[in-house]
Amino acid sequence: MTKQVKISEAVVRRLPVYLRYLNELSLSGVQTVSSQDLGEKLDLNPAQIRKDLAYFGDFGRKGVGYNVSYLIEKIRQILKLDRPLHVALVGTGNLGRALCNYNMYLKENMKIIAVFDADPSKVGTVINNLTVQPTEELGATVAEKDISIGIITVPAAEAQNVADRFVAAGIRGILNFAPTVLRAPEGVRIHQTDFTADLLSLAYYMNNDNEDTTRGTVDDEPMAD
Amino acid sequence: MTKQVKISEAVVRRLPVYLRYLNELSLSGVQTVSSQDLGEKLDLNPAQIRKDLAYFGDFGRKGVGYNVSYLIEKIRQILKLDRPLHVALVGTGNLGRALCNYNMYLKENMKIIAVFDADPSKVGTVINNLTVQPTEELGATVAEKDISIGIITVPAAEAQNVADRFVAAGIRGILNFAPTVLRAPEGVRIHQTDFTADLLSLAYYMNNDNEDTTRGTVDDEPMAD
DNA sequence: TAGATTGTTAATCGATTAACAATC
DNA sequence: TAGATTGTTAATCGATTAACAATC
Repeated sequence: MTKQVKISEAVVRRLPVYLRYLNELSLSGVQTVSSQDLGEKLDLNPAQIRKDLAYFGDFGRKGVGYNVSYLIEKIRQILKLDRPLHVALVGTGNLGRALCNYNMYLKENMKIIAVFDADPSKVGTVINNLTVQPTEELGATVAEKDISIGIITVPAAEAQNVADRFVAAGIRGILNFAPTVLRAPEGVRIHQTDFTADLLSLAYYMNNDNEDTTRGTVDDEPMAD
Repeated sequence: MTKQVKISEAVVRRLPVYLRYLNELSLSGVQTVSSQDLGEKLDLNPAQIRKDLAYFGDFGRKGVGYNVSYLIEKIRQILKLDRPLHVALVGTGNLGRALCNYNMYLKENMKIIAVFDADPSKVGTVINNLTVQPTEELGATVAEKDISIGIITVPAAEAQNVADRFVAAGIRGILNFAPTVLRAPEGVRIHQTDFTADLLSLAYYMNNDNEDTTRGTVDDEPMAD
């Protein structure tokens, strides 16, 4: 029954969304849920949900649905959230501090355990029980504390530099909040959280009487040079 | 030449990424750029870039490439960033304050001009020159100040409630940072910035010796009930 | 048994990429 | 003219959805 199919990024990206809602259901005491229910709540096609889950195993029961706590357990296994995952964060500006104070990860065994900043005036300050370290210590601390994921919340101009440091330190995954495209060698995964792009692209849909904007909407004069 | 083709969300989402890099090029004094150059820098297929841009007009010149400042102008027109866009933000926690202090939007005519919080102890405080207002005033202020985009940075449990208020106030687009799926009627666009999902999905790729995880990786015992 | 819902195949839809004539 | 690069068509690839037999 073990099919060798590559799991697409889109599928993996939906798993945490399922997990989050299942946790809610569990807290409300709901014991069973159908793909229909999930689909309605999460605005997804039920067939897609069944297909996503079926990549990893037969978690449901025909005619019944999915056992909520069993499915939670399985998704946490799939995402490898059933064991501790250490995270480091670089850049203690507003956003960096916001993330340090965010506690969602805790429940999922994911925890920011080291914080860095290049600014000497920030070094030594304390954020949510963590003392800010100088960026120079990044490599040593990552190795020492078995850190596998890095979060980048520095200005765009410094982001690639920090990413390179993370890569050199042997990190396996990077979540980048800086508004710039980062490059890393094979084997290091980069997730881009580009909310400026999310926000600016929203503008496109504003005051759009003709919902389908086409070539006609922009006047194409000959190119100025 | 006006083809009636619907522009996909993926295409629109890439436009701000192009715009950002073009602005960089412009600052460096670069006057012309090819889809090849753009593709290398942004990690995208050159053909895709040419196709994206061609949806909106003939912006390039064969054998030469794209004029940087002309393309900037055109993309800003397409995204409707050539005119002021007023934004309101609800939720002045760490993340909300981080966004208020973020100034990227300014350059693009997009500006947070009103901030709200349900917590009376936050009301009246000042963030980046904006006085925090009680959430009750949201409807009136949105109408009064011609606000078309709303940003939600409240806890998940309150997010839908805030979204409903925004919708009732006549807002056209919402950028949601709360880790929950929001619903809105047709005509109101919701962009989800789910960085907890981005982070948790990153875990999937950690310590993955077999890069393609399949049914085999998770032990499928019979379902417990 | 009758009703419900899964897992999975096949059909559809959409997005990306390759290739190349047009042309600067 | 020769070299470069666009705009666009056709080919490919991948993801979503519909449909349904299996079965609880």
